[in-house]
Amino acid sequence: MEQIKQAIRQMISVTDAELEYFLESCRTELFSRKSYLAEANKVPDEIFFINKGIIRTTIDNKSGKENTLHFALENQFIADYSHFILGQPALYNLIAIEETEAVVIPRKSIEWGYQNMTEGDKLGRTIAEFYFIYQDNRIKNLYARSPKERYDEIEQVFPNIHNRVPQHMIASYLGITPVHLSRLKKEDR
Amino acid sequence: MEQIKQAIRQMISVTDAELEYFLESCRTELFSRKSYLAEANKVPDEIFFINKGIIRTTIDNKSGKENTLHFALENQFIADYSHFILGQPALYNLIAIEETEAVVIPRKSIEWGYQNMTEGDKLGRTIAEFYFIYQDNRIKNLYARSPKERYDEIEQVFPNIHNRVPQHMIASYLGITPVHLSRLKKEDR
DNA sequence: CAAAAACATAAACAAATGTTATCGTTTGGC
DNA sequence: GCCAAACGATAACATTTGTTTATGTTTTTG
Repeated sequence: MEQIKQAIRQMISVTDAELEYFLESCRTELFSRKSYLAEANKVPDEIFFINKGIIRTTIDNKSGKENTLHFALENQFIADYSHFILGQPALYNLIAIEETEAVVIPRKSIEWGYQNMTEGDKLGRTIAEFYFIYQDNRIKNLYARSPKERYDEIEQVFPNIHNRVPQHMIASYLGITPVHLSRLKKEDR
Repeated sequence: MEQIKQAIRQMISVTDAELEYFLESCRTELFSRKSYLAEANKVPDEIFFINKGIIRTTIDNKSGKENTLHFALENQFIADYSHFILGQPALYNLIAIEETEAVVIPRKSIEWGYQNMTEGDKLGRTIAEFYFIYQDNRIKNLYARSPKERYDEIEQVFPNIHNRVPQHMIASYLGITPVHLSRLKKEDR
């Protein structure tokens, strides 16, 4: 639990006692490759913090295919956070790409934190702001950058992604087909 | 200032005194059509709350053209919030489409609220969460829906938008050219 | 009210991107 | 270590979307 403690301490001031109590109801879990941390159509009641490994967030489009919307790496929080907040069935699947070790934070811990930790709401605000900025940047890139440009910049957002994730998942994240990404790479040569 | 008071009270518990003090350093301002509430390349130090009117958020892409990333209607907060948080020069312009009356909230009011209002951080968290959900939905639509589908659903996000905003701005928001939107509409007939 | 600007549509053509199918290679699980 | 599945490249073709230009209409603004 050292990694998550450090991550929280980077965002807020928190006593050892608060942190201990907060993490008491959390558990560390190991997920094998291709296993699901969370599934669409189920109300998400947990947030995950990745100690080691890599996760992708997917949505099934109506033609039955799977779009990769997001990757989550070490030391990041991940969930279908929208539907966690709304308390509604999720739209997204969370799937382990590599074998992944994650801290599983149940909803009741989060709520306890908001109500009892001195800077609990500030922690929630900081995390929401962080992902707001991430998404904002994302949307900006989808509008103002070409797929090739997004491809060339992806390492800045997800370091070393090319060695950890199959290319067709990256293509999906970029919003293009694997065939098209292959073609764009070819043009570089 | 009644509208913004009501909006805040919907999100948190707040005393009259807190609210009065918070709004004391805010002002109401009138912006004429096409005028700028905020500009790219300047550090944003204000958040706006729209009493009446409609605003668009734009980014200038490198070929000099202007993309519309977002619309903001009555009773919504709007800013280049990412760069407001980061304290960095904005990427976005905020431009009035109609004549717009807005409450201008300076950074120091926000900071005062976080430090002195009982539920200040909760307010910040709630707003950040709200826009996180909005953006998440946005990203999902960009991936999983065609431009035509996004067009057909836009009224759900921005009620009555067709009567208030020129079609080419809607096309820009959808991520397509005005010519193409015109073509998609034609296919319906 | 009148001139100018902004706007929506249309057509023709160009460029970007998707689809399907094939093939050889790599990889992961047993 | 072997075998099936996953993967990436490629080609041919289809579809979507962008670009340019023109035109008629509507809207804004002085």
